[in-house]
Amino acid sequence: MNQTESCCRMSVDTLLIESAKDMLASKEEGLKEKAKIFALLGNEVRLKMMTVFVNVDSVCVCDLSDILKMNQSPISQHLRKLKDAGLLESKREGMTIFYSIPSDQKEILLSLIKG
Amino acid sequence: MNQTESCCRMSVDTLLIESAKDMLASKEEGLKEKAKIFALLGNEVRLKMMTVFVNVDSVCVCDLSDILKMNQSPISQHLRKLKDAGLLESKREGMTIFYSIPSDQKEILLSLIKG
DNA sequence: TTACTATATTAGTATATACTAATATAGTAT
DNA sequence: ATACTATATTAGTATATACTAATATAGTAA
Repeated sequence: MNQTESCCRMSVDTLLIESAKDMLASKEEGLKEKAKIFALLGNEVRLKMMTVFVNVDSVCVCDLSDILKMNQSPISQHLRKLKDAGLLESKREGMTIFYSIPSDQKEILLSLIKG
Repeated sequence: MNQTESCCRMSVDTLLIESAKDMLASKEEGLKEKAKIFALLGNEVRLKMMTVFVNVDSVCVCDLSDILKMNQSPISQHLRKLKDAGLLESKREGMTIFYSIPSDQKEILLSLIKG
């Protein structure tokens, strides 16, 4: 069966269905982007990371590793994903690399994480 | 290597690290719960579903199937997950089963999805 | 009863995810 | 140069996820 199947209610709610389709279509891009962010925050380790960044501003990799009680490798891998998505940025100071939330993302993340 | 590894900054920021650990520990339960919700909304199909429910109140399975242009089986499977998490509830009317957002979840979901 | 409809569930599979372990990179210090 | 430190990346693996296809359930209607 494919998506052309429809129940008896089809004829009744055609308008509702069409408007829902239109709404989703108009939000397609935004929803894709949001889903990506949600998926990133849907991992407990990453959510903890971002919770730390929301509260502490700038943290280096090894401190995160300590705070989260995890090896450095998975920490770096998670940071990479968050950075690739634009939810984090990094700044080198000598050998140490500090991650933080870019200013343009702070409001969004605060509302998602604090709220 | 295990989590006892630490960088040269350890001694400098012990307080910051400890307070971050404490904060995470105090939020442990809430973060776990939030991560679950984010993970659910992190799937594009489910995010679309919840976006529909936020806007349309009550929708049946086959209408959703139509709106999302997907077979009924994966739709039911996603609905099951959302219902298991308490993000949706269902009500039977004859053969048709309507899903909707429980009133105690509306505010949270609206803030996550609309915002 | 039988046939039909809407939804749910299950089994199987393909892909994605998150880790471990090992190695690479790049800065610092001698 | 060599040795060391902080971080990044890669390969491999185990588990989770999201689908398809098939079947089960439960209400409706004849």
